[in-house]
Amino acid sequence: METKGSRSPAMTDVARLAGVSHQTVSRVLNDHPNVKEQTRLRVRAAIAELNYRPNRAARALVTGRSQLIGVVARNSMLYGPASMLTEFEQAAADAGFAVSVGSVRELDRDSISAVVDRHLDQRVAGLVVIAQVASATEALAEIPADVPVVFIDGDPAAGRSLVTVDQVAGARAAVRHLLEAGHETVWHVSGPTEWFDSAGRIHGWRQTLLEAGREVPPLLSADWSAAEGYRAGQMLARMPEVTAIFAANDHLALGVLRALHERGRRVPHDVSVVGFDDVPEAAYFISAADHGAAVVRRCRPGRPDAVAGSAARGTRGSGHGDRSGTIGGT
Amino acid sequence: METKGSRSPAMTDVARLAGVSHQTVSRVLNDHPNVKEQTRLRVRAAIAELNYRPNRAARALVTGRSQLIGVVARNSMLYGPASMLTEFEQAAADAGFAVSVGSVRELDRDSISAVVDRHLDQRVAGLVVIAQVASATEALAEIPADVPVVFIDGDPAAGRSLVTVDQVAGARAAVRHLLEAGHETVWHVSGPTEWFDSAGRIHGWRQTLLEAGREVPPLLSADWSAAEGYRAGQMLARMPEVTAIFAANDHLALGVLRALHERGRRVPHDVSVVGFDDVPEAAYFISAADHGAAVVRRCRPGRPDAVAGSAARGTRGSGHGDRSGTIGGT
DNA sequence: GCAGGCATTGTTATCGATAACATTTCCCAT
DNA sequence: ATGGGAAATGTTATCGATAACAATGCCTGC
Repeated sequence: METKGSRSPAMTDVARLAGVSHQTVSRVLNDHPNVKEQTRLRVRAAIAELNYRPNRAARALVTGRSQLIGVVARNSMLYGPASMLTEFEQAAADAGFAVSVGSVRELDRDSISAVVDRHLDQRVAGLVVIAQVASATEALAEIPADVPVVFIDGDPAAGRSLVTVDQVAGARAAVRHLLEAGHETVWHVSGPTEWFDSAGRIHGWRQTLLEAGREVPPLLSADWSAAEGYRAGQMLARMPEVTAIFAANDHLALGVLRALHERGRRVPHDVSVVGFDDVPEAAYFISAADHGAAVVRRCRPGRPDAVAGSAARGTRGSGHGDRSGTIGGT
Repeated sequence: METKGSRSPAMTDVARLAGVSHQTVSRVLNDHPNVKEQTRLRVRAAIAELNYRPNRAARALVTGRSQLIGVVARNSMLYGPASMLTEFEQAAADAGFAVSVGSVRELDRDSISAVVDRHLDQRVAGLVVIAQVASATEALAEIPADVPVVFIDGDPAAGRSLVTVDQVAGARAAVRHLLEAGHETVWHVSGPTEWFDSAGRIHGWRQTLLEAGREVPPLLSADWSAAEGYRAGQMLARMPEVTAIFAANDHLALGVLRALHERGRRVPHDVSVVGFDDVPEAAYFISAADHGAAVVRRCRPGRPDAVAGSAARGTRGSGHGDRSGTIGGT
C-alpha cells in the first residue's frame, strides 16, 4: 500500500488518535446510545483531524447488506418514468441510501434478469422495479425472499408491494368528460397493449362506453411516441364520424393533433382530443383552431384514488397517469 | 447466521465442493491465465450447483475500488441530460459497471459536495459529472487524485476530461441559416446564462451577427422550459420588427410558438423560429400558419465538429445541442 | 538422471467495518 | 463498606474476496 500511495485512514487510525477502541469509533459514527459525550467529542475531533471517510464496502461485507437500492427500469425517455426515477432518487438519498440504476432496452425476461443479477451481486438493500409488463414479474422469481421489492406500475392483480395509480379510473374520467361534452362516442389511441398502464386505460375506456350504452369503436394501439400518435391520427383524421379522441399520453396526443391539422380538422371545433400524462410542455401545444380563441385548455376532473400508497403518490410528482387533460377540449 | 437463515455460499464453499483452493475459484471467476481447462470446468460445475453469487462488497474492500461509477447530475427532466444519462448507463453496464446516480436539486457547491461524498464513501471507480455551471467545478476539489472524473457539459475552458459539443458552432449555424433566409437580424431566447451551454450559444449568436455586420438585439434570457419560452415569446410577439428567433432549446421554442400564435403572428409567414435540441416531439409541433402548407419542417445544416470525444458523441445519441432545426423555418 | 524454468495451484495475510461477547467503571441502595 | 445493576468501553471473531508469496508438478535440454 505504501508503495503506491498512502492508505486512507481507517477506523483503527481514528481510534488510536482518540485513545479509544475501534468499536467505540463505530459506536460514535452510528449514533449508538451509551457513549459518553466527552468520548464522543474526542472521537469526532480525531475523525475531523484525519479526514476519515467510512468505507461502505466494509460495512456491507459484515452486515450482508449494502446501502444501495437497485432500480430496474426500461431505457426510456418517457416523461412519467423519468420523473418518477428522479423523485425516487431524492427520497432515497434523504433516507441515506444511494440508488443504483440498471436499465434494460426491452422489458424481456433475460434483460431484466441480467440487471437484477448485477444488483444482487451488490447485495442491494432493496429493489424497485419500474415495470409495466408481465415479463418483469416472471424475471423476478430468483430474488431472495429477504430482499424487499417494490413494483412501480406493475400488475395490479399480482398481489405484490405496488405503487401505481388507478389507470382504469383515470381513463373513465377522461371518457366520461368527453361524453358529457356531447360526443356520441370516444375513440382511443392506446400505448403498447402489453403494458399494464395501457391495459388499464383501454379497460376504463371500453367499460365507460359500454355502461353509457355507446358504441365501442375499434382500438388504435401504438407505442408512447408522438410519431405513433401521428400515424393513428392520420387514420382518424380521415373519418368525419370521429369527434372525440382519448390519447393514452400527451405525446401521442401531440402526434394526433398534427395529423388532424394536416387534414384540416379543427380542434376543438371539429374534434376534441384528451391526453393523459401531465407533461409540462403539453400546456403549450397549439392546435389549429379559430384564431383568437383560447386554444389549449386543461380540463381537470376529480382525482381518482390511487390503488396503494398515497404517500408514494407524492413521490410521483404530478406525473404519470394520475390526471387526464384536454388538449383543445370543449 | 444459522439462526436467521442459511448463509449464501461463498467462494470457500465452491472450493470445497470442487476440491481446489478458494484462490483457484477466484482465478476461474476472473479469467486468470494458467488455469487448466479441466480445473476450470470442475469449478464452474460447483458454482452452478451451489448457485454461487459473488459479493461485490468483499471485492471492493480488498481492491479499494468498487464496480460502481458515480454520476452527479441535476434533478432535471430536461431531454438532453436524461437521454445522456440513459445512454451512459447502458455503456457502463456493457463494461461491467453499475451506475449510482446522485442528483442535486440545485447546482450549488454544497449540494454537489454532498453527492460526491456519498459516491466516495462507496469507493466508486470513477465519477461522471453532468454539470453545466461553474460551481460544480469548485465543489470537486476534494476528489482524490486517483479517482477518474469526466465532465459532461462542463466548462470548455477548464482543461479537464470533458465530453461536450460545440455550442458556439451550433449556434452560429442556426443564426447563419436565418440570415441567409433573408432576415435582417436574429433575436435569441437563451437558457440560464450561468450554464456553459447557454453561454456558448449566446456567444455564437452574438459573434455571427457581429461578423455579418447586423445589429445585435437585446438578449432575452430564460430557463429551459416551455413556460419561460412563452414568457419571452409574449414580448417578441408584440414587436413587428422581430422576424427571426433562435431559441436555445425546443421546449423554449414551443413556448415561443404559442405566444406568437396568441398574437396572430404566423410562423413561418411572419416569423421564423429555430430551436436547438432534437427532442423527438419537436417534429410534431404545430405552428399556426396557412392551411394546407407543410407547416413544420426540419432544416439540417452540416454537423459541427465536437470539441472532444466523437465516440462519446455516439453515447449522446442524437441529443443535446448538436443540431439546430427550424420549427416553421423558411 | 538432473537441473532449470515455467505452468499450475495452494497458503497466509489483508482489507475495514460490525457482531458478539467480555470486562471495567460508576452509581445507588442497604 | 459491600453488593448489584447498569452504563460504558474493550477484545475477539467474522464477513468474502483478492494480493502476495510459497509450493508443487511438468516439461525440456544437457
